[in-house]
Amino acid sequence: MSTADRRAALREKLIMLATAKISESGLKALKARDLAGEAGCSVGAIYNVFGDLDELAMAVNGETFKALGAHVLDGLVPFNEAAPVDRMIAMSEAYLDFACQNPKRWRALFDISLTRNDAPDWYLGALDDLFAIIDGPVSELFPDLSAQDVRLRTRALFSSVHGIVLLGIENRISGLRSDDMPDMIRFILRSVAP
Amino acid sequence: MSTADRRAALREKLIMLATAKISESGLKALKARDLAGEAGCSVGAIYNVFGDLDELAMAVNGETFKALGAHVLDGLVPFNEAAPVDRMIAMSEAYLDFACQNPKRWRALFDISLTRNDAPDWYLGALDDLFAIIDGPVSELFPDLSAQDVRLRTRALFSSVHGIVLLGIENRISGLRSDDMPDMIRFILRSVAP
DNA sequence: TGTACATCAGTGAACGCGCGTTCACTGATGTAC
DNA sequence: TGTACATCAGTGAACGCGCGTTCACTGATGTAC
Repeated sequence: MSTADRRAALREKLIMLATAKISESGLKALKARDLAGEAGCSVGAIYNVFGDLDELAMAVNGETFKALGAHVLDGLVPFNEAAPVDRMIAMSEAYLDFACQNPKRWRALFDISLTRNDAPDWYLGALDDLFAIIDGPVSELFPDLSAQDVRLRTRALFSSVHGIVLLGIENRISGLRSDDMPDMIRFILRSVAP
Repeated sequence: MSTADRRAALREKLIMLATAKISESGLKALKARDLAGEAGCSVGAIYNVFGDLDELAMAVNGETFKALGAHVLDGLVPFNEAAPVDRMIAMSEAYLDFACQNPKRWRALFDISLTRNDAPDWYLGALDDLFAIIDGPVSELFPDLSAQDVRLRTRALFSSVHGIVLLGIENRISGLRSDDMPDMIRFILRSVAP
């Protein structure tokens, strides 16, 4: 195994372990010393592969975005021939499902870079990919709207579903059981269908 | 001025300064030493009034909740006789307006106690007060629904508006101008009106 | 194939900083007589 | 009103901990000849 291979292997290993740590305990629990201990390498080795811990956290989020996108697409497949609203519901429930299965990891997507200068490009790009999936059903629902109006509605709907999932998962609303969330999502999405 | 008065005055002063600091630089920027410097007291004096910094941050959030509730009610007043949807829009836009005017302070409401054991009671209570305002228009819109269903829809609508405001304010979505947000909110709320 | 040298992944103790919180002490305010 | 004492707000240096990051050094791997 060449040194370049070892380097790449360590990179993968670190991302994997960091993902596990974040999934288990959240973004703030990611510590250089712990990680080195778990990876069986020294602290310095981490900095040989990543410029700093944030870069590693970003890499984890990149993977999370990919996984999230795949999960949403998976949820959509059985409904490929269904009505636009039902496709949107399927995607939203897949989104909710991912967030419920990986609450800390999903949360890390939105916790990162709050202190950094705006959002990084790859982040916005990844979100755009998600939006691209939703754009389909929305423009089908509103065939007469301009592209810009479709954009707006796509983003409004995503934000709505995101808000429901966010406040629901974090228990920030009293008097809600977690199995109410699909109903809430359906209520919003069904209302939107003309 | 009695010692009790001085104590109460210091408490108010600290809350005021902490609010200013959080408004300016966010929750994480609240530091005991800075605060003491600004208040013209010692670090220890803070701990004479508050058990710890979190308690102070909670007090700030309490005030923020009050201010937010008042702002939403203010926005509602001119529409008291309007249709339910228009009242919901008025409230939502007041909510958006508050968040835009006080982004960091508003954000602190949702940043706090993520590490603590669930949400504190007064927090849920304050949120319930907000919901109580929205419950009115919603039950007027859906007179035939059970109280529980109204609860669900109220919370779904709040969460949706919250999600739109949250992602919008933090610039987390590409291709959106900030003055698109009212349109997005209107789109969702108008869709809901039967 | 063997030898000498260069490179660079890998090491981990140490640096440096930030920051919440404490605590022995001071002195102003309030109370008792 | 005046005096002696008690209380407790207020002090700020010091404690203690956590943690990201660095850097002089080591040794395994790769290269040149």
